[in-house]
Amino acid sequence: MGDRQRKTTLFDQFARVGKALASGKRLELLDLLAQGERDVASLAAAADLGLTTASAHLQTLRQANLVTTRRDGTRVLYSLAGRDVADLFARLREVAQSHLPDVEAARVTYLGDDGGRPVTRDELQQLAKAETVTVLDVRPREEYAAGHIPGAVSIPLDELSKRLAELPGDGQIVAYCRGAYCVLAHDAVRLLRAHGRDATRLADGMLEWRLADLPIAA
Amino acid sequence: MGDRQRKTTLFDQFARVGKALASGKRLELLDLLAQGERDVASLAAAADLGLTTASAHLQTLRQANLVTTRRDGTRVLYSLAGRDVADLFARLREVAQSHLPDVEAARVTYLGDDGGRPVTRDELQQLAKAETVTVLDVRPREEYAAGHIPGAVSIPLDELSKRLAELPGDGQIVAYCRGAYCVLAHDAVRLLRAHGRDATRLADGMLEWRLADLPIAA
DNA sequence: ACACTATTCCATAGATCTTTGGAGGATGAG
DNA sequence: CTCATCCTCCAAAGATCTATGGAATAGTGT
Repeated sequence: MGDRQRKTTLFDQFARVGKALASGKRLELLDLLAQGERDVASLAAAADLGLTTASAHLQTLRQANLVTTRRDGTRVLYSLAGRDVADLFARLREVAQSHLPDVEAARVTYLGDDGGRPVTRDELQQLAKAETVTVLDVRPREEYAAGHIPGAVSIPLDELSKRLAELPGDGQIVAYCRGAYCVLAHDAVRLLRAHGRDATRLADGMLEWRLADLPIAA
Repeated sequence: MGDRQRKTTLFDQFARVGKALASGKRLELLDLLAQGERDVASLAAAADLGLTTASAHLQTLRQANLVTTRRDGTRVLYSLAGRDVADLFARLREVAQSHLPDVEAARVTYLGDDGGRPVTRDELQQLAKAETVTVLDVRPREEYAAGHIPGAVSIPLDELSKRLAELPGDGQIVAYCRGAYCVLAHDAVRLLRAHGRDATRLADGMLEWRLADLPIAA
């Protein structure tokens, strides 16, 4: 085997990770897994995939060792293989955002505008320290349980309109969800504002919070 | 267009970057471009690709906006679209290295062993400050010209055996090349040691040097 | 205008990836 | 032991990607 072939072999190995990141559906799965471990059926439903298709995508992620599995009775739980995987995923999105104009267009189309200036992680920590704010986690219950911002209240988006009474009537509310490209907090802020609440959202979400090594409650 | 379709659209946009990184040959091209701008013919030769094949790969990189082009007379010069692209590339290799056992195997097979403990960037800077070391850049001439470690001497690997006399006979020599997976410095150290020189190599190379924001001479 | 160089575009064949149903394997409940 | 559940494996069709030569284009020098 010549030098050239050995070099090709090495770079083809690197490309295994690239190939794993080369499908929008697999990136959706990674986005979900960044919130915590999940079983196949739930991932398939959340990513709008057939069960076998989701399983196949998860296999390619597993063959690239970006995710790991463990069995819990009859279910198989997938999770990210490490913090560096979440970091790579986040950076890929950042590169896409800053270099591809279409990403910004797709982002605005998908997330819409909530009419307010989002707060940064630093600002949120200041506000929380002064206890002048209600931090609201609008992700599904299990994702909140897997780790959330300390002091945050959990009201999944699909229960929010029925549970408005649980939120203080006049204080400021900051909603957050999975990450910078998650629609839940945007929807929550729109809903809260429509009910006259003083609501804004965190500029990003739990993914970036974890990567910044900020405190997490579980 | 429903919410689900908009989400798919957004993640498919992210996947454009992933797809660009999904081929070993394109990663080789990025590795070369991380050293500085180059024309198509030279890239094709260095990556062992046909001219039209190289051009096609470069087009896909350009459509993902990971590289940009400028014309210089009759030639078209490609370069990385930004520092964040080099960073993403480096992190992809790190994730591959730490999660895929095959990468380590392919690395050892390709690079081989030079018999010495490589020095870190920090150590090299200490040595250079004390002027007890010759820093040797063994990359091709043009890559040295595009930016190198301050104080480094340029002797491309394929000229090294004829130009040994230019190196001090007894002092320590630290060789470096493109990055952590570049074979040139390994080969240089083996050659120098075979001639009785006190040679080691930098643990990584110019790619990581740039990303660490260390000083660069041009 | 003409020849010349460097690169991109185009058509195509072969390889690889995605999606899908159905079969089969592992686990837990009755 | 049998059944139900959850998931993976397998096979096949359709879609997409890669590599390749030949034609077309953009720029240079005479």
